[in-house]
Amino acid sequence: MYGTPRWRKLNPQLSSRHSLPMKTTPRVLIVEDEPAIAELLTINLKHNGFAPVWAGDGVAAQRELDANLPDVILLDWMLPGQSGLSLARKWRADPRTKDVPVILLTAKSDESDKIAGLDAGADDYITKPFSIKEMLARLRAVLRRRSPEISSQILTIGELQLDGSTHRVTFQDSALKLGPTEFKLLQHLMSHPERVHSRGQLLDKVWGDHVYIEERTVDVHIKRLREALGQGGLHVETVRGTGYRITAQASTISVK
Amino acid sequence: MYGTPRWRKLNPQLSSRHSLPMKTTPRVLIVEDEPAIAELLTINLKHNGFAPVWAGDGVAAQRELDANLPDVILLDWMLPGQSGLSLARKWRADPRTKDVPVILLTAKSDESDKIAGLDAGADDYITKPFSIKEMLARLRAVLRRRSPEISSQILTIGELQLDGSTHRVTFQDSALKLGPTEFKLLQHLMSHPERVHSRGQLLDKVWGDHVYIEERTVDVHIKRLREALGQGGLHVETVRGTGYRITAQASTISVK
DNA sequence: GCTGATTTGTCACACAATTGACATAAATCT
DNA sequence: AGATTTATGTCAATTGTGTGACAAATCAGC
Repeated sequence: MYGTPRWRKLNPQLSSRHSLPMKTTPRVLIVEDEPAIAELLTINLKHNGFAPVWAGDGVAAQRELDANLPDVILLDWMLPGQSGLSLARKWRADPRTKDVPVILLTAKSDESDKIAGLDAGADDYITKPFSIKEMLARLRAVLRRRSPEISSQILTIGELQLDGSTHRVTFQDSALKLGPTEFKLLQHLMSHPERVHSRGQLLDKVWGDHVYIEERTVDVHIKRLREALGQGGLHVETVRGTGYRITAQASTISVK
Repeated sequence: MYGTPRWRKLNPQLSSRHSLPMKTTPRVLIVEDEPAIAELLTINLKHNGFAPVWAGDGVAAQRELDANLPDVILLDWMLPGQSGLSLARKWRADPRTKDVPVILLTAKSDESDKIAGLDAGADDYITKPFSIKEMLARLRAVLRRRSPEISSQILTIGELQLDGSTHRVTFQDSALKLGPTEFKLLQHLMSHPERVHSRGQLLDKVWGDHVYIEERTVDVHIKRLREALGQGGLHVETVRGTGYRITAQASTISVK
């Protein structure tokens, strides 16, 4: 008895086929004195799910860096005042900024310059003129490299065992098959055993901070998780009015 | 609907990536008390694809060795405190360091010293003053001599077997033919069995750090790998939403 | 160098798995 | 019982992967 469209498009920015588990839109600091190039970059970055900030020179860039750290820096080699190279070296030396990846933009394509650039601590190197596509690809490659290794933690609750590195779940030594969401859900529950998680908390931690999803959906996935766990599903308890919890002492309620 | 050119020129700077099968940039421990010489070495090594670490004396060198083993040691004959010769002898005696090649740096060119040096376990011998070119050549020679040993490990997963030294892959004792990329891919997967590798990680490890390539390309090579492995391809599993893994227990799904 | 064979990275499409919403049933509390 | 809260089955949209084709790039012989 309903003809209304039931489907809503999720945040289109995150629907790109590049499957990075991007929690936030990555901030990109553009250090570039040419306004034309800076604008070109800004527009294209915005349009592709990044949050660009522009600094026209080394001083402005430093001010921005002091204020808050970006996820990656696009740095022009030739700048008025301080050269990009020396800026890169400086940032690489500062413990606060040393982990921020730097991509150098330059007109030169000499091998020696490339070496000097990478030597100064740049993570990658783009020669002008460059295609937007290439720029985006390199940006994503650099970010991808920073992303944390797949967790190797092995979690155990009773006879339930979850291995993050192999992405496997076993109950009483037999392997179980569960979907991506159920896996993450279980992983989260198991890393905080006995603790009750509200649906809202689970949505934030398992689905991600800025997603809008019905809280009832959590119920559905809890059901799917219990289903997939078989007998082990008894470890997943409902706390009425509050949320869910995983517990070492499996509930004694029998399975039908 | 597509009139756009689908082919993009690869970065010519990276076109040399097929020439050397260098897994990582070799780490070089420089043990040298003269800062000038140490810096000279450091800079030239860096610019030639090595990762130099400097230790000013025997104590620092030992500390570095304890922390992590380099691929080769450049050792000065004359050092404050302990002589280079005795250090070389000590390391050659220690089972942990005995396989790390040592190149002695010395001002003397006497035959007797050379004999003493090689006797102490040094793998090669450079007399100062030396040309950078010679130093690099000897370094590479020493590494090359060692490299077959390193890659000669035979990896086995179920009935799949990969021999790095002969560059051969067999399944159920019959030889298989696979291309260079598929070989490296398989080698990497097999050296971390059961572990899930994201496409990004595979790109970094198999293709190299500074290449930018579509993540979907990994899928294609996985397909080609499976194809080449025939029945053995069942060991290569997809972990939806995460990546790929090689597993001892071949999936029981039958082949069409 | 030139040439033909091989390898490689992309793309477009097909297909299967997953997902989130919703309706309804069941359970639990007061 | 009545009111809330949770469980479950179903469905369409969406996403992730597999695959064949293709052109560029590389390699191997000459």
